[in-house]
Amino acid sequence: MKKLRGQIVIDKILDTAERLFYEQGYCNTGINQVIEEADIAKASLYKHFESKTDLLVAYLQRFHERWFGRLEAFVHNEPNPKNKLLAVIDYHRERQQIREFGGCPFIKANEEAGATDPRVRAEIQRAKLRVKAFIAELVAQSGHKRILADDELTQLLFLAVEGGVVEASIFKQTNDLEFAKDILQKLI
Amino acid sequence: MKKLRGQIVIDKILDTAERLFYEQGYCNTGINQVIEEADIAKASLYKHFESKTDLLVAYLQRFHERWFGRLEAFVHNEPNPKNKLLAVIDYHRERQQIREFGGCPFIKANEEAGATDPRVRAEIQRAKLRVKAFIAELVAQSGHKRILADDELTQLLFLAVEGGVVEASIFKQTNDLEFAKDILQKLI
DNA sequence: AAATAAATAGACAAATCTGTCTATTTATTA
DNA sequence: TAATAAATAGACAGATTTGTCTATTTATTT
Repeated sequence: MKKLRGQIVIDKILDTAERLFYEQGYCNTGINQVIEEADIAKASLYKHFESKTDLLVAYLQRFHERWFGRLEAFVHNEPNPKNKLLAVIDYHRERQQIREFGGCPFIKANEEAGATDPRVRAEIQRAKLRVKAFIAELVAQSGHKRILADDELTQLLFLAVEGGVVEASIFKQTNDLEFAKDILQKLI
Repeated sequence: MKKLRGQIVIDKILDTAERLFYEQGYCNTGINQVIEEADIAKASLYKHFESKTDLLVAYLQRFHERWFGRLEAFVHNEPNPKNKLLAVIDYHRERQQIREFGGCPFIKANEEAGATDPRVRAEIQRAKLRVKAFIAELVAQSGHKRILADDELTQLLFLAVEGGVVEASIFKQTNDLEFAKDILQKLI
């Protein structure tokens, strides 16, 4: 089945927006740069997206789905239930290395444009809640030592990853995430 | 001793920049809004600060000193060495409530302008390293249970606070920080 | 009181921003 | 092949951006 012409344009726009919004930031990226690097006309962009904020929301939604799908695949590639917990950290570390320590796209968008439109924050919250719920499932099936209760271990892993990704973006390294993994290993 | 006229102007500028950069973000705040709300002339601003980035750096530096001073005072107000660790979380929770869950000014600045000037990121790194070193001191003197080693406990508390503050900014609450406190209590 | 320094208001430049619109060309569909 | 739909280039509007400059007024200092 051939891809529709409209879908190709939309994909080019979202691909470019994703790259630029992440690497430069939403505020520091102009619509003109998006259309130029996406190699499409300005009218085409505004045909598919009503405003720049709409483009941000669409990018966050698409990224959310794709990113979470990769997380699930990465984690469930590891059969051992305790290692699945460690894999959550590994995934974040790997992604940060690939994306050159740009930090979390959702946190980035929240700090930059979280107040501009309720849909932006809603999308960010949805992504965070989904990760936490996913971790909770993994914890429940991990058979950990119970030094901490299930919900406590869930919370701790979640916060450690969030913090670790932030430090990756500040210090341009993943030492904090690796350290978090060592600690987690002691607690499960 | 009377305050110099120049210092009054500088203070008004920094007070206003601090408020606006934090509440609206650096990118979303124009120089014109700063001078208007600070009630000073534009030429005065550019006499004291060479550029908008310079103003950002100056604001971060001043905030860093003040904020860290308050943290130390808050923590050492608590005599019990284990409670000092919990006080680190309490301080962050309290500050987030006061500042209406705006998140961490340094993380905010990093996501928004970390790449614009090396001095910006340097100031942010300096602030984070100082907090971590402070926590390390507290851990060393806490007499904790040693479920984790000193450096591990330090790292965990640091990351939990970083993560907790980020969640405060995303979900506009401090449940995550309170939860982190409960968990920490079990580990010390 | 005279001389010096600093703050003021506001015009201005030059660039950039988002978003609209027109006229033309390129695909797709019937 | 004819009719329909979509993408294109690019001009344009109107607002906003950072930063400069001038002329004037207000403090401070000698």
